[in-house]
Amino acid sequence: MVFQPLVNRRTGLFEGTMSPNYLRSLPRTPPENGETEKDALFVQSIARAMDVLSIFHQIDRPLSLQEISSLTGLGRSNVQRIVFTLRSLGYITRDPDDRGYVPGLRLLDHSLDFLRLNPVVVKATPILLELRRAVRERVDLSIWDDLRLVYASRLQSKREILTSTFIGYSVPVFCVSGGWAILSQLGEDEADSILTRSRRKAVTPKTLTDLGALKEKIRETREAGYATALEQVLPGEIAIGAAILDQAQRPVAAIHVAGSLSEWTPEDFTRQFAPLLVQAARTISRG
Amino acid sequence: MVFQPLVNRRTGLFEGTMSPNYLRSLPRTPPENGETEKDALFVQSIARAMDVLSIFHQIDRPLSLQEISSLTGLGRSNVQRIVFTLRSLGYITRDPDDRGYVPGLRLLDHSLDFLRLNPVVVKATPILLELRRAVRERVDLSIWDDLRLVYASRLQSKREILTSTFIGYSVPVFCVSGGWAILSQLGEDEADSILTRSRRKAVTPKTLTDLGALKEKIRETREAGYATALEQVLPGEIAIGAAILDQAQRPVAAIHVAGSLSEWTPEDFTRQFAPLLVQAARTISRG
DNA sequence: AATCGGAGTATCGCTATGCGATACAGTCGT
DNA sequence: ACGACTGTATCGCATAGCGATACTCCGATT
Repeated sequence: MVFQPLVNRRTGLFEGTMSPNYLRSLPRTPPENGETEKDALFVQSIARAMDVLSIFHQIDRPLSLQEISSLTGLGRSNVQRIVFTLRSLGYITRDPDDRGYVPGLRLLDHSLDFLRLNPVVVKATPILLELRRAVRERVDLSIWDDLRLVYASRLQSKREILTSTFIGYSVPVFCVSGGWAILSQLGEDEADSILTRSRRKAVTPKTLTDLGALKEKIRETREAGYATALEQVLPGEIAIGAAILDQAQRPVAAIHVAGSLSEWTPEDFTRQFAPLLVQAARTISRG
Repeated sequence: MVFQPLVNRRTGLFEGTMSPNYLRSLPRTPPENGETEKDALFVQSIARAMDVLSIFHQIDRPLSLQEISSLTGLGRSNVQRIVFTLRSLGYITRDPDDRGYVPGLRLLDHSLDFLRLNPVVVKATPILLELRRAVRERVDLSIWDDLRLVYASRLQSKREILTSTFIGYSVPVFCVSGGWAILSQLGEDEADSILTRSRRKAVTPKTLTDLGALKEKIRETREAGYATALEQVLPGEIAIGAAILDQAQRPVAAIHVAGSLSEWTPEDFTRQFAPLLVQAARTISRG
């Protein structure tokens, strides 16, 4: 079940309440065994509807009502009503080939709202376009979300693959250059927490997974002001990343420049682009 | 209130039901005055939650609970609970400067699902990348949604503006090249219906709004196999568009190539790029 | 400092609302 | 002709969500 405590990532403080009114009637288990009942408490129609939509995160094909039902654990009737409603609203549609339900176009309207209203994205986009013009390689903006980085803006180079054009795509913080740049701006405890909580699974043979090696990498990054990642998530790819900070000097996002090792040596790549990258990151961070 | 009848855009047939179970107890007003009570029927928690999220479509700043309440017409308490839930789930967050609520990062996860699972997007993206390589100008994919086209994939050229990098952004069908290409593939009645239902407001001084002129334009487009739009939505911009068809030969999307009139004459632009555009559109339509 | 309006949060009773069970209706494949 | 799938419809029950109300902060205005 998807439930996140309302922690303000900037301040690190807890926000909001744990006990909305509709929880009152429940058997109010003592606060000690905090985990389990929070989840149980939070079963309500909005969350259920969003669970239905979220089921597609794990799946890459159209789904039938039955499948949604078993995947979400919701009853068949219930799923039918929820899907009906979401369909009426345009958040779910039938697959064009009529093989089941898929997420609907209207979801894009909401992602646009996010992008339009996110100050980092708005601030960064023109600067990234300029950076792109200068480097002529792929340039990305990704937003930090605990253990992952979510791509919010992508400016492609000539030669690209499918997933590298999609926004919303997310990668683990621990194994990308932007992630290292962010970790290098955090306190040691916080960075450690993220590293240890991450499921450090190698994506390519070169992916760093060893805690010590990662900490060393982060130390280097902190000194250099940017991170260099070689084939960490994609074979043959070199990426450099720098962190975007908010007014409180906390990292909130990262920008990347990524290129191909068949065209660049790591040294040339960083020598050429790192200064521009760091400069762009500074500008976005509004000094 | 956002409620769309479940019409399959491909077949044009009505799908689904008008009367989910929870409507039964209502005073069942006679079907004559169809409009109003459909709305009234559809008040339920999912729709309410989505209304809250949708409020941001009209707004370009963080909102307070009160504002959301008055804009949605939902009660203050209700809005507080809905926002609380959506916040717990990550679909709404506080503005970084703490001036109100804004759409949350998690919305991007869903737009990714849409993109990943949409066969047109998946089919088109590699072909668009190739097209982009050949033309070195902006290339877009937009998906048809009744009166509008929604950008689903955008490959920028050197010189771009902010909105032209955002996916989810939508433009009216009646005044863009891709829209004309789509209209040219529809039956006369259907195209007329779209034109007349559109709020044909000029975006630039050059925007065509006259029904006759538009029909003529569509006729030209049908013959040429692609559409040319000069400064229709952006001063100084030339765009050519072609329709993507599904297996039933119905248009479902469009692709654009767009460039600057300061660099191209319309003749050169179309001569150079139209064949490539049309070829790409054919390939995507899986002929 | 006293008052105000506007932020967000909490409580509680009522009943409309959403759930599950069940049954129905098409459409495949064998 | 059958069973195993799709998706849809109906209805009783009680729980989940609503509105009204009251509360706590905070900063602006007087």
